[in-house]
Amino acid sequence: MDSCLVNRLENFVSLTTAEKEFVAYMEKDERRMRRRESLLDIGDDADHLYVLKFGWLVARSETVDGRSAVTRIYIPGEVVGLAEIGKGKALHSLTMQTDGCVCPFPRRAVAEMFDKVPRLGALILSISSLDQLELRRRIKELTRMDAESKMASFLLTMQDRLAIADAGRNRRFHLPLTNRDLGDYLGLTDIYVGKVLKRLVALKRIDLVDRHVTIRDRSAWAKDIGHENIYAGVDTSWYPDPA
Amino acid sequence: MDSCLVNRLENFVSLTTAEKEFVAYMEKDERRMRRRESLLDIGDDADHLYVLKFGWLVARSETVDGRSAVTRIYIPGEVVGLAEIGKGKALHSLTMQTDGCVCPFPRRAVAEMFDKVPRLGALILSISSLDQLELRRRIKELTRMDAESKMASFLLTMQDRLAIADAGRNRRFHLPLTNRDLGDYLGLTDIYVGKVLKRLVALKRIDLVDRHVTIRDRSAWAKDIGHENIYAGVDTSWYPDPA
DNA sequence: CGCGGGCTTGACTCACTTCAAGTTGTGTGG
DNA sequence: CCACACAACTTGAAGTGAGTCAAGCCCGCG
Repeated sequence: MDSCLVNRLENFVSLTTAEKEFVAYMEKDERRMRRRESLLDIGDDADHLYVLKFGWLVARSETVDGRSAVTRIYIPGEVVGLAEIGKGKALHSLTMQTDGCVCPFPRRAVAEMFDKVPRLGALILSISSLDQLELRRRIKELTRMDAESKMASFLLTMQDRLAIADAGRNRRFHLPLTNRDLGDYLGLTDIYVGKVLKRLVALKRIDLVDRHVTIRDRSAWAKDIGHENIYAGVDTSWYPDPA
Repeated sequence: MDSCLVNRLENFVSLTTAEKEFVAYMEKDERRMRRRESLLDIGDDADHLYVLKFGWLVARSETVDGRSAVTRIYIPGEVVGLAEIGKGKALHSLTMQTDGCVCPFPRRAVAEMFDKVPRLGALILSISSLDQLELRRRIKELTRMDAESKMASFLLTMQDRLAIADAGRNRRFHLPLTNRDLGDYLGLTDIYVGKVLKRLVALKRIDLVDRHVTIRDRSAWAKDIGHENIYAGVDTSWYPDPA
């Protein structure tokens, strides 16, 4: 059995058989998705969570005057829907950025989890906590950093996250996002995103060929902008005993 | 027994005696804090969560070049530390904005909670989810809204949140934040914050006397900027049965 | 083969920043 | 009770990072 949520969670702790079985049960359904297909629209009831198996998925929000912001980008292995679990209603749209596949499971399964395999509950809360840290980092960036640093932080963070699933196989990665998408994520216009990327290539910070990014001197760049990998080093010492 | 966390949680569901007792146990310790006193510095181990009983508390982050951003403002009744529960380490400083009082409890108590009173676990996860929604809203604002709208959204949101504890007693509220603090929250300079506030007074959107804010036509303003109260209407239908 | 989406480039504009000088309030020590 | 230092706010003038607008190019696709 090859579950990407099990893989994800085993980055934190190794699971017992009972826990693995529970996760497998959650992931039993699968839904194939096409590029641009919508998983959830603003205002929809959100009674499910999803594990993203393949493909990228993007959460968006809109202002009254029709401007659009990307609030979250999901990559394979990540848990989708923790932000809407409390209200049970979507305040953001969820749209596939590429073709892909999701495993939906009802919120009710999370409740069962708290009851029957409480350590998985603690794991889910930890994931929600990491999501918060990432959002707070972005708030810092949007509040006080310039366009070049924001782009740097975005690229370094994507590499951190891709490395979790990929075992850090490669320094080079594919970015299935247009300049406009990047702008909606970073708070810039598509035009300026183009100019920033061009500048970063000229400065030899990155190589960029056909939407494939290579970061040239990761550690130096990380130090320059004060980047930290928040996905490394989750502390599980306080978890309840496994079921 | 008068617990502000019980009050907070009973906004969502009414608790059983067992649940109330568990919460009371969590809140048994109390720590008085002075204005400017630090609860946690960046890099500290964060093995505790806190219920904020009185006073305001602010979470801050810093860029390498020494600029400061406010990532979260906490008001009485709120749960502090959910962002750091996963890593067990502070990436943000927590500083009292006013004199106040917190109730610390160990993360381990959350683990016990998952085990013994699973419905409280679901409640904590819901709170974490609302925190995420608020952070995402701020990302939308910082990404795509102008200074005046950001200030509007901030003031309306503070009123929403204060109303939870206060039972919406009064439309007028006290803001114990300097213009510089507001700027660190909204991504503006202290100088421009002053100008924006002055303009909002001139436009008769707010009254502002001695750091006391009155919002003049709440519903019209909320409509203009597309404001929604995310703290109303938490959906508890999926929770496990109470212990 | 034409059409539209995405990228580039350059000229112009503007919301917000920076800098500077002056005012007010306030806690503190003599 | 005063004086002095300091933090917070105000106002105005000048500067700038990023936005807007417009024109042209490339490429995949129907």
